[in-house]
Amino acid sequence: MPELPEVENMALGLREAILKRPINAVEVKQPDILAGPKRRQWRAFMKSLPGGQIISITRRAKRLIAKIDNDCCLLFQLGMTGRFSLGRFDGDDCYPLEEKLVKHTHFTINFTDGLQLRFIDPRRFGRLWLFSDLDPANPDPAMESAGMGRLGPEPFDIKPEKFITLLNRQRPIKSFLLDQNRICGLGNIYTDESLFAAGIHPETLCRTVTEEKVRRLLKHIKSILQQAIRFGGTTFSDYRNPYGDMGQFRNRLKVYGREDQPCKRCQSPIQRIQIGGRSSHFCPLCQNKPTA
DNA sequence: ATTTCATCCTGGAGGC
DNA sequence: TGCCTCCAGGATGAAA
Repeated sequence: MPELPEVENMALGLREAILKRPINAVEVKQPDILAGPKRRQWRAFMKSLPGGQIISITRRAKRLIAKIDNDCCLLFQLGMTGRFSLGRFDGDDCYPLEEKLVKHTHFTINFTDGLQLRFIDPRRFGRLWLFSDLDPANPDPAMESAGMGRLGPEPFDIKPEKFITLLNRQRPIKSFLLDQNRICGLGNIYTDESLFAAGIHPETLCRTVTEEKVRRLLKHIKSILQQAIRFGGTTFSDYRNPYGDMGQFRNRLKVYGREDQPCKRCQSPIQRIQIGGRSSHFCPLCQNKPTA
């Protein structure tokens, strides 16, 4: 469920808390989350870590990248339920973690002053990659295996003309928007919300959407993501920021998770259907069913 | 080349 | 209360 706005908020929170703080050690509690390079590279990495520090934290798509001053990067792929929690390994937790989450803490970074960053992921769809960051012109193959090269553009970087070109395909627009290799960052919540805002039925085939509506859709995608970032993201069940706070965008959702409830614009009941194996929430009146 | 689909995983919900 | 089944969805890799 972490989509672009949630990951952006995680990055924000982590930047405030852990940048430039000397690292004591990292602990891997659940090795299955480690992806990418071989075990011995991980071992070497962990050996080189004490005394190092994180020098930048950035977001790409729904992934978070922590750059460390030993020329390595950690790439967190959060999957469904991956998140971070700040605390202290010396007891006296500042942001106490629910007891049931303790066993889902798979990776921690302990800082010399006692602060601890925990990576938590009950459903374990999340992955942690390691790659070296020596030469930008010659990227680490581990980045490729993490699928970074295939990712589509960031929504905020897309120009309307580009978006029109991208949409020239025979495929339901819902599936297109979820496809991270076409446009990245959107998940089930924000695709449904964007399509509602633009008045487009999720089953509409991309290339049948009028140019005017494509432009409108792009504007709504950007503004909804922006608003969701401002409100701290959406918490449905699992998402929390690193301090344990819920996102506040949930009560501004118009369609996602509102099956059978009245449309906020026209009062007709919101419907839910499956498209490409994913549920899609929409208003049957505000989002006209495509003719075909 | 492009798109669809099963798969991974756990907790929570609903049925009986 | 307990047991069972089903469902949620991000990303992947195989199949169509």
